[in-house]
Amino acid sequence: MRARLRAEMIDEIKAIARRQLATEGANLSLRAVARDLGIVSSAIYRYFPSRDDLLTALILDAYTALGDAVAAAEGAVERGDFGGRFLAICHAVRDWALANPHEYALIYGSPVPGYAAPADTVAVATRAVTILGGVIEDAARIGLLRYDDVLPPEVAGEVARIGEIIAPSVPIGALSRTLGTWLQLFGFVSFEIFGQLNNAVELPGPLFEHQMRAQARYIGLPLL
Amino acid sequence: MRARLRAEMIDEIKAIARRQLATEGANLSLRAVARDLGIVSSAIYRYFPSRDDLLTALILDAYTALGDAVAAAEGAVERGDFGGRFLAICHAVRDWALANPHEYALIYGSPVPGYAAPADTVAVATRAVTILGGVIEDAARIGLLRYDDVLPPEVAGEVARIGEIIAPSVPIGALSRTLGTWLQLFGFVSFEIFGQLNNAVELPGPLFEHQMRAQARYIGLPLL
DNA sequence: CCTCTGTCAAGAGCAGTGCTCTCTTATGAG
DNA sequence: CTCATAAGAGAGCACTGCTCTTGACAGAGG
Repeated sequence: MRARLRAEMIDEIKAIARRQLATEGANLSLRAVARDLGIVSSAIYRYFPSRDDLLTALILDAYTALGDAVAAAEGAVERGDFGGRFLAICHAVRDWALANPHEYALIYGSPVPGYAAPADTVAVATRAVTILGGVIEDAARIGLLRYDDVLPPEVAGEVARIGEIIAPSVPIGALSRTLGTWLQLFGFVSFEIFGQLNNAVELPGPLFEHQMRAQARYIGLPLL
Repeated sequence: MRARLRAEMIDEIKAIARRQLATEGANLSLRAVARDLGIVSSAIYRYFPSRDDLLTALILDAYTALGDAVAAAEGAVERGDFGGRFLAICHAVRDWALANPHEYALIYGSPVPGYAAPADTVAVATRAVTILGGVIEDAARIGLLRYDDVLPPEVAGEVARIGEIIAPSVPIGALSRTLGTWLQLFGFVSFEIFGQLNNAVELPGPLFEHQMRAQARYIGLPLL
């Protein structure tokens, strides 16, 4: 009963906070949120015990939104089209980031100063990369992604441990290449969102497309 | 005379602000800086007309410090060792970032909300990548880096324009690979600094070394 | 039907912030 | 030695996160 009203109130606060995020960034103001909501500032603390808790909620929402976007994009591609599934993931990440730059900054930018991410975030944070893991896992199972890159033992162990979680049957050579690709993907998106590409790149879109296609080839995912 | 005292004061303010940066991040407090300096808060405005100007100064300092670190590391490697020069650059970036995580966050993390980087920053910001450009330029001049990667026309133009600035004689195929490497480098460092690798990677150092060596091979820079 | 309890909003208040303004001091150039 | 100028001090404005107390209201138990 009243729990439903409470949930609606929480959603409303988060929606306004998200809007605030666009103009104020991570240091949004509880009082301004309260003002927009027609509520006195202290009332917000009935729903979020502190500003950090509001931020945590926004961060969790952002991770799940990104995960949903990636999952939807990848799920819409025919299972056998591994390159297509890979590209769908890449574009989903970039498109979501471009559409929600401040939420992207919240989760992939500088950590909020006093803020420490609670442990609940790690599960939801790894969803996107797990989906990529599924793609290379499927590709490896039908015999693709056979690389004999030689890794130093300590690196091999490190990569193997990651592989056990997201793609157990992928050889570590291909896994290491996939990791590099993941890093390049987020390097590109972060540079683009954070303005590091200004005055240097005019059309990031086609450049991104090309870089990711090159990475698909490098990993060994066939492009139709 | 008077100007020297003023310069010393500015340096002192920046030094204390940098220290503050470590604990408070980008939303450091002018009043706290003033307190640490034994000065009343309004006196700071004699030296920096606003908090953003202080941040700009810190950002410029950070870019030049990173540029210096990269230049020193790259300059210490024998000219003919292209792979070594490349790896020196990569490690210089990562080492500097690990040693100065908050300054790294200032320049490569989320942009400060109300803050807009003045045009002076772009020149100093491109120093590091320009040094990498010099390495592949030298390598290309002796006949390395011959790739026939085919790029879509609009991407080719984009990459060529970047190449004209940092490495005019490098074919765009290799240039595009270098760009991807640069993105991966900063993707790695950002993930490591911003905690995205926590609970996933135990020894980032060796993993970084391996990834960058793989990229050197991918670009075509010979490793001794 | 009444009372009692738990939830919510409101308001005041504390300590802190960036920034502006005015006043006072002292220092170095002429 | 004079005096314009630079620099610090202090008060004040509007804002922030957060706490505490007070008052209103709804629903459950007797």
